[in-house]
Amino acid sequence: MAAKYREFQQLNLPSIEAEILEKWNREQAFEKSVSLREGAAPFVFYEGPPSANGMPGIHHVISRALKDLVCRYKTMQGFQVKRKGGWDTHGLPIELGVEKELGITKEDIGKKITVEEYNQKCREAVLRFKDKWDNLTQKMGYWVDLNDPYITFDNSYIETLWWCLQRLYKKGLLYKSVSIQPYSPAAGTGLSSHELNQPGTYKDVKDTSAVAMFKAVRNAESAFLYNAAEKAEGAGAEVYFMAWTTTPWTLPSNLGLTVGANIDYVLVRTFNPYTHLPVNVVLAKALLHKYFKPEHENGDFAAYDPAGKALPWSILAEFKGKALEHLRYEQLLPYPANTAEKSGGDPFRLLIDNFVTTEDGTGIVHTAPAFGADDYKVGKKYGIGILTLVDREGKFVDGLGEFSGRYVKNYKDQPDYVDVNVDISVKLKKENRAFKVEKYEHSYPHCWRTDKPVLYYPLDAWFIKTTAIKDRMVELNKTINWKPKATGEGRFGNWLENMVDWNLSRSRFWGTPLPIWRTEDGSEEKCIGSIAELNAEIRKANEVLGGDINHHYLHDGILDLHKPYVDEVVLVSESGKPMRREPDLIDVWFDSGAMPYAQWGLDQEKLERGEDRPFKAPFGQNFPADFIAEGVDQTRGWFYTLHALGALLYDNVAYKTVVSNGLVLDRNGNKMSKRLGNVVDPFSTIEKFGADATRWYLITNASPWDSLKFDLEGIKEVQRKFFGTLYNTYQFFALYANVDGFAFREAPIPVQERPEIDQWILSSLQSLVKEVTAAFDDYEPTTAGRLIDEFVDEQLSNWYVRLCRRRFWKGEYSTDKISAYQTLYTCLETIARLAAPVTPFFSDWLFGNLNSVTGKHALESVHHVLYPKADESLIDKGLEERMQLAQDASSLVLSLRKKVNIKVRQPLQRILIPVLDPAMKTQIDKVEDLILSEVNVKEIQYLTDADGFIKKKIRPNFQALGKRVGSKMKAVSAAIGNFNQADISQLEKEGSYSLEIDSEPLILQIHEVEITSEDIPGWMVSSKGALTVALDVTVSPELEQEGNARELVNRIQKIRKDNGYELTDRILVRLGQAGPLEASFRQFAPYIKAEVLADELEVVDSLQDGMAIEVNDQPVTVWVDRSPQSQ
RNA sequence: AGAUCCGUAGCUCAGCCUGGUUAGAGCACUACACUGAUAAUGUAGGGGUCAGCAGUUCAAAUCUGCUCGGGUCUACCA
Repeated sequence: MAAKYREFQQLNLPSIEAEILEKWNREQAFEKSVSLREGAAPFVFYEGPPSANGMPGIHHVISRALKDLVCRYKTMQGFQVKRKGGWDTHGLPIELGVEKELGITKEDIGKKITVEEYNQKCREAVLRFKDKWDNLTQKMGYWVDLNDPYITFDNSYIETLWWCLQRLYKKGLLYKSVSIQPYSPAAGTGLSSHELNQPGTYKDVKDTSAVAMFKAVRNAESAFLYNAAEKAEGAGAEVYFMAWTTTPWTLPSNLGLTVGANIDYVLVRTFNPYTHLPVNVVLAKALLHKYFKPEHENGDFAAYDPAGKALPWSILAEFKGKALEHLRYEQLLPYPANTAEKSGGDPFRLLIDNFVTTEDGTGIVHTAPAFGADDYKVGKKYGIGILTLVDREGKFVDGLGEFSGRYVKNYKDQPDYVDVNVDISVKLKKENRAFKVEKYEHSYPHCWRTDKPVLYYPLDAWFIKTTAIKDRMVELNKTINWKPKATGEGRFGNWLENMVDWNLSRSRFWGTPLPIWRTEDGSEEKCIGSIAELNAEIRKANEVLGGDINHHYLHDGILDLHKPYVDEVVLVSESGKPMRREPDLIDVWFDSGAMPYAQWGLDQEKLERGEDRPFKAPFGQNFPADFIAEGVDQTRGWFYTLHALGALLYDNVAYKTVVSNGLVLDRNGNKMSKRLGNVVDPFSTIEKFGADATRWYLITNASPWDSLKFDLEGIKEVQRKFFGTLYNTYQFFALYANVDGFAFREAPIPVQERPEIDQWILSSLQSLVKEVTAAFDDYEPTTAGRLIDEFVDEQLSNWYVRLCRRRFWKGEYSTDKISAYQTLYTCLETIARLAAPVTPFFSDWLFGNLNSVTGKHALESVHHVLYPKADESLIDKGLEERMQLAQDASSLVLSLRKKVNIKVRQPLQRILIPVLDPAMKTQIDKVEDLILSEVNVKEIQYLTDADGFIKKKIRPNFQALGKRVGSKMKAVSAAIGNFNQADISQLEKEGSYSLEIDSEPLILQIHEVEITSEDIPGWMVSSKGALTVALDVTVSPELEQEGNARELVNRIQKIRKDNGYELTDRILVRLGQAGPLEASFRQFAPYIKAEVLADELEVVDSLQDGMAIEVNDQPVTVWVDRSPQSQ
């Protein structure tokens, strides 16, 4: 007996998935999908490594679904797609997790716990949830190689990172410099931005703020200020720049004043409120109100009363910030420690930068390069040098007179602490150098461990000189295909434009150590690029410095490149001095950015030959990536570091296409967080609804890059609508194909010999294949999914299957029936393949169910076969168009029936369709039978112009006409609106029509208007677009009788079903007490018998044991039993 | 604070790039129909100042600017 298509009680996605998963594992389906394509063109994919020290969330499902579907699609397109998995294992979250677990802080490391033990803990914690991740990977159907992942803490991985760093070092792109970082003097350590973002670090505090006055140096550049000041009679001679600060302790370190180029500034004549001396001050015009009262403008300067509140002022000049650039001023608080020479630059000048605002202060920013990132940046730009007059404990250095040795904030909890900021302010007041001193409340960051205020402090750090190749990176970025485009041009593009050098240094314990050894004075250094090199250097050091040094490493090979071991290694410089390792670790983002190289590790032979790319195979075929995908939050993370390293190391892009997916929010649009308790557990979601439904929902609901409001209701809908429909269609097919034993053994019937409707669905299917392929090729899976969704629902299930149902269950196993089976089979199998990238389980299941019976494909998994290719020869747009007409016409008729309340079972005589052009009639003609049977009407009559029934409507074709007439459009439109029926026919007959618009002639062409039929006088019509349909709603006695017969058939079918008869059972029917219905039943007896499979239909006068039913509100008694032949 | 994305029906989204006059789907809701796919399906209906304002244009959901609201990233700064 032939194999049967599997039939099911109901759709159960999770159980299908379990079954398919088991099959994949058994058959090594993933491995096979790669090995089958051996020798084929590679499609290179990079897996962004997740960190397995936290639980995976639903947002991981979307990015992985995205990655998976692209890889599966490309595999089906014939490419070989290797997918090496990876784990990100270093970094602060892991350290923090370990500290929390052990109940320790950073200070305890090296005291309560050794670095060795600490790092061992980190190593253990790193893959804590690896099982969960692997489990999710499996369950969601993400095909990635988990057997041989790259792990960033592996020696071979770190070794490759070292090699990369050394390459940068050799190119002169690695340098040590200071950078301004958050620093906690109380804790004696720098803080990362992550630490600064701990809750509660920003606190509202009241600080002493001061507006200091910097005296302008009089010279040629500043002449315009002094001249303006002197013009005003009786004004003081001196000009001051006003600058505000909330940290007066930074004033001794001041080296510049920064203004905004386009900000309006004014020179104001007034008095110093403390010394009452006449002064001229410069500040932003927009901030005048903060210091001066409008009513005192142009007040009486001569009558100024120092004791009174009234401070007269007047504007002497107004100018843009640009005019102030390069002006010089006298140092505010000169001391031996802060002379211009000690600054190392050319300080005390006015600078321009765009960070200046007029929100607060004076619009002139006091700039102390050591204590602010902006200050440092602008200071560097202008070369004003740098002064760090506060030491690491937070106190002033020597050489600052009365302030030396004082803490700038109360870091030591001194009970008698006197605020040095107040003292500085008082000094300024006395020296006529302060305009306003007051307490100011603002939000300021505090160290999350000591609760003391942070200060921004220059710390040594190693940098990669990314700015050196900024232009090249921008250029390379333009060749990358970004999805969405805006992220690449906007967010990423801007980021590149504003790039700063990459600060690599991290003062941590668990991470990749910087492979640089230096002599104590920093005059000699070495950057190590491999383990072999390190060993050689160790041996050398042992020889030069003596055998005791590095005694742990006398053997070959270092067991662990992490701290503390590498820190114990002492190397020797060229001149024979000992060198120690720079204590920093590197930014974990370097780890992941270097994964294209480090995932393979170094090839020792290539290394020895000094090759440019000494990485193990298959690096050669795996760089750059064709495709990567991660969340948008990686734009400045992984996307950036990959790009930077690709450009820095090999002047190449690291990836050709990048898809950045948006966030997953909860159903109300809030970010998911543990705190809010609105996180969606991916495991239970998949378990309950299935991975495919989840994937389909995630992909089709919104473009991957839009943020997605995750709602379980949406998954349910997808389950019901898409999967339910597709499953039903399959189930329908299987049911009848099994009855008829269809196994696609017959030769395919040439498509042009199949019925019109088969040709149509196949044409639509090929169009679908074309569009879906285009969408996937363009990395638009949402479009692809929606197209498939629509086809399955609207075309296949709702039209093709519905209209063709009878073909499957009626009659013999004829050519027509075989055609129907072949057509539906092709549709189902093609859909399985089209959707396979998104719905890997269901597609494989569907494909398997079909293929196991027909054996049409030698390969048993849908993921091993090729993606469908559109057969253009089967696409018939005319056919698709007329089927659309049929659907529209049917819909219109049903809508008319609805309006007059005549049910579809009641046959009607005719519909009228006005046709304005012969082509339309030809089109409808071909689908006439479909329309008639669908709406249960006997005939279609076409009304043409000649009949004179049609009333036409004319409308301008704005698109065509607008281009030509432009601004006359309104007048033309009005003129057309006034057309009568005669005008319209004239235009139709002659193809053009002369108008007069604004007393100018205008020839209207026929293609510049749209003519539709509006009405058929005396009929009820309905229309959609150019199609208008009228329905004859007269129910003649004949039609009524037929309607009764149909109604009876419906009742008997119900009885059959209620009685539980088999589809093929034949029955006997008796009808009694039929009254007025009797005539109907007698007349249509043959029809009724055929429909309900009755061997006998008797209409009797009286029936005793029948069932009382109603047919069109008329009572009748009916008796049904199985025919003896069926029993 | 800056950059960027988003704002269309009660909800989820198309349409916007390339302007064209009645703004579409699905879900939900209401009514009806179908009943040999049946815990399925269909049809119809109500439901919109296309966030707001201004501009460009004969014509704006669509292009431009601004404002408001939401998300994200980067900052946190005198």
